[in-house]
Amino acid sequence: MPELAEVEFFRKRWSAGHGAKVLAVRLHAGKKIFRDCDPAQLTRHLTGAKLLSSTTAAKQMLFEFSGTGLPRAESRWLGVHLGMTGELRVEPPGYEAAAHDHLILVQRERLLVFKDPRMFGGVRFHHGKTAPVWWTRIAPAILSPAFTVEVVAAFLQRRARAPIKAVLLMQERFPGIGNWMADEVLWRAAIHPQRPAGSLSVAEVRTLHRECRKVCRLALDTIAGEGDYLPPDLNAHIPKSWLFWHRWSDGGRCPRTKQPLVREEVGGRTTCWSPARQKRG
DNA sequence: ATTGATGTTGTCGG
DNA sequence: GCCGACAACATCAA
Repeated sequence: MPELAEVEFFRKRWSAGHGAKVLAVRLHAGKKIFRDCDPAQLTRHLTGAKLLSSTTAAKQMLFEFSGTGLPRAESRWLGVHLGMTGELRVEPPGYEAAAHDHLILVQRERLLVFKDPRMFGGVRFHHGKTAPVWWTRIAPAILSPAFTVEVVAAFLQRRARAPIKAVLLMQERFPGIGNWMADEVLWRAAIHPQRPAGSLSVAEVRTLHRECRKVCRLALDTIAGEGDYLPPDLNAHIPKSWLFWHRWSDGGRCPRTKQPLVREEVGGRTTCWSPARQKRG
């Protein structure tokens, strides 16, 4: 489920616990979720710590906790990646862990729950003054000034022979873009997903760059909500005019041309496009 | 029973 | 060493 805006949606749920202490940590040690960290260390350092703040970058979240007192300048950092099926929830006190609730941070007024059935996601832990390298080395956001047409053009040249759809999924340059967002971008830009990345014209690269930014902005506003507002569900406010609602199964129609959509594997992922709008060429 | 799913990573061949 | 293709990972729902 989780791409850029969905990740932000889930982060916002846990932000209900900002300013509150973690009384206890409950986890399923040994689960694959913990492959990149030591569950015992995570438990030791987060118990008694206060959740200070959180941010997202690409498809990842970072939660910062203060210590219980000792080295004042040191923070504890919890990184979360939701993989394919991960989600964060808030449950009331007394909640008992259900299947696949692999990590729970217990606070006095709520429980912060991380659930992930397929366990392609994971958590990481770091202890120190500043955010860990596995966080700081994430590529600059698509909505940041660093994401320029020039940078995109250069990247497409380096990946010239790969289908543009596959290139859009590369987190090193398009952080946060996932399968449905890539399709949404190409559909809006009217570019065929199988086009080699190096074959796009200068004008097409400019359009692609613009639509990347637009889709990120629109997705964040409608899925994660503006400001403090958090929509009741992930999809609650996604307009029917997006490809999103029409791409998941065969037989869909392009919301713009009303012509049939095609679904086929491109770059190893199911890809949906509108042949009437996205031509090869 | 079979198939596919909103993601990443390691491996292999060119 | 870089690039691109693909299998593997673990579970559930249609």
